[in-house]
Amino acid sequence: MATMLEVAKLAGVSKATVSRVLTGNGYVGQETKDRVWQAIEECGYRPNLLARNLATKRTQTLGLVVTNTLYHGVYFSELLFHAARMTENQGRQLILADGKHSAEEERAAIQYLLDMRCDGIIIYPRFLSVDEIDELIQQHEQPVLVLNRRLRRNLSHCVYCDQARTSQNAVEKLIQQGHRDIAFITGSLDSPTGIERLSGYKAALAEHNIPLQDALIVDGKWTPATGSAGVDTLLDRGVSFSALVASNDDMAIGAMKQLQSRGLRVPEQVSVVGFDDIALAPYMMPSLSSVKIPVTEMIQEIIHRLIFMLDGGEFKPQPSFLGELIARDSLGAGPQG
Amino acid sequence: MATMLEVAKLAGVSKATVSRVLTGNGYVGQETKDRVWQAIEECGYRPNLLARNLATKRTQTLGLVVTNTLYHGVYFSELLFHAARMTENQGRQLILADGKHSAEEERAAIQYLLDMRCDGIIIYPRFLSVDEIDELIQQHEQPVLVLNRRLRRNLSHCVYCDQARTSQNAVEKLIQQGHRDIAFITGSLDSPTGIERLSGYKAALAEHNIPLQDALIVDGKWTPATGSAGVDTLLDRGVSFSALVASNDDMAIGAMKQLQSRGLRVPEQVSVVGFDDIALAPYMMPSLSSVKIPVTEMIQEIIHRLIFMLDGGEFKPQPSFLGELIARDSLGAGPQG
DNA sequence: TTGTACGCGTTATCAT
DNA sequence: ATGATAACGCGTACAA
Repeated sequence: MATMLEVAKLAGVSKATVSRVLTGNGYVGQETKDRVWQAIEECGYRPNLLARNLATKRTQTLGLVVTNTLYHGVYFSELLFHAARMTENQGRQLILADGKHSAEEERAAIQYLLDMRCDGIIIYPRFLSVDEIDELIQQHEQPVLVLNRRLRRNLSHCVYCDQARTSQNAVEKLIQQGHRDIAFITGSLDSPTGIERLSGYKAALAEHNIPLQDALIVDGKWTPATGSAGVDTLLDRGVSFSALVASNDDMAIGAMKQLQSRGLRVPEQVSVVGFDDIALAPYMMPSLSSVKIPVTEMIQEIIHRLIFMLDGGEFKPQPSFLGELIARDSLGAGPQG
Repeated sequence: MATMLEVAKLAGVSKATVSRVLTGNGYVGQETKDRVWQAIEECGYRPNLLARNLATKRTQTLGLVVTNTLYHGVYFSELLFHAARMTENQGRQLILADGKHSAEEERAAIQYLLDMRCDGIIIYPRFLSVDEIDELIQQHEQPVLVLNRRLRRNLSHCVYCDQARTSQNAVEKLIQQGHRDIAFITGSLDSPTGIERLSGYKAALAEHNIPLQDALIVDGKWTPATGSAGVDTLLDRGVSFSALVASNDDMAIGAMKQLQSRGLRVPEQVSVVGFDDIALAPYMMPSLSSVKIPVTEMIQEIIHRLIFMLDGGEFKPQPSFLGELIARDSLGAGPQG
């Protein structure tokens, strides 16, 4: 490939002048400028970004680490779509690294982006603990921001949704509709999100003096299959419920199908609510409701903050985000039709 | 950040020795090796990949360009998921660049990856013509492979699905079920995929001596809204049909909903078939069938080929892939129930 | 087995 | 306004 030196020779100037023409830094006569551009065209010169970035110590890239398990489905698409769009609006490039499915691989992905000298990094952690992340942030000079976790020491470096409060609000809405027997399928309880959504459910019941029935709670692991298994468990226990909250949409969908195949009508006999917003996609049947987490706003906020930090700003901690229950046909009924 | 020089000083050796320890190239005594590792730990040294890649002229990265319009939905997730997995299995990193929504931006994305000195590039073109891509491939020394296009001059550089034949096969399956009045909603006809799926439909009819009715064909633009509008157009024209093929799943879903809201039962009165495989996702109702395009196999093939080229191999052109109609409940019926 | 010195392709700081 | 030249951090012949 043609380098700057060849362009310089062709135009009869020095490397320095070519560089000046390219970057716009420093004065250069109009006539030589023309000659340089012509030489560039002539030999199809393209700048080597590796060399440029090495020299300037900036790469104009933002790194994003997301776990493998999130790659499937609409949530990830939305996240990536907005992240890429916003990054490029700022004249930078987004680089995605796969966090795969273990803490070690998550660390490796982050390390790779750091070694690549990304100007800043956003992580959507799944296996790393808050403490480890907090430490990581302080070890590296590049700003490392965190999505979906409430950090302890670096509050200005995280953007998250109050999952507990969001869950509580959603369940309260069901209670206001008249539901009292509300079943709950948890997410993986090794994830903060899973834990918080469960605790929100409990808080809502407590707030309204509805006794907590352990028999109404079953464990799930985020997948449609576990949602459907959860319904089996509930029905086999012989408990009755007029509403079912699943900790994400995948499980809500699995649950709904299983309810139907066991002869229960959704939403007439059981209202089903999920989280995230697959259930709100245009191609879903309107028999499910879902709690929409504001991904777009969150990714927007985090990138704004990151850019601001890169430009040398200091950020004060911001309040957390809140999800909102989007009711579809499924919530009109109330219990027992 | 600590550089190699600092590590060298700390260990009392030269840069070269540190480099040898790190890369594993060249002999180095066990004792000094230990000292070097210790020094590395001590100052938290991390290699600068920009410098390393500049020196070695290899980046161990593969670039992927995909249009913005594909970012939504399951198809893209699958593509990206497998691409990332396979790339990293080969010890390299996948870098994603947004092709956005114009030819110019698609070019820019490719150019960025080239300037970054990715070892190889995969493009999933949307706006670039086959001729331009063919030219591009020959201009650059990095291998540039192409997904979903049949190139003219560089057949070994493309992996694609025979959309026309795939579409034809699917329609023939409907004909074999007894359907004769089969409506068709096209995709955007500025895209090869859209054109080929339509021509496959026509070919199937011709093959079975079923006269082509222009009134059974309506234009769509890939979105659910255009699928639903297509159904309106068809019904307003007063034509009758027992099956409806939409050129992708999004339109099939829009169409199905519109059929239902205008009082037609799916699939009892009208069988609906889409393309890609959203309709096959676990959360979809089983009232839609879909033609599954083998994305996984295709991305696998293209990455294998790319790696092979990077290792200096020459590839002979391979046959194209074929999609397959996955029948669900919706195909059992045949016309008129 | 280890060190010296040069090259990778830019940018940036000096002079001129 | 332009040209030398020294970084940037690393790999690697070549020499010792």
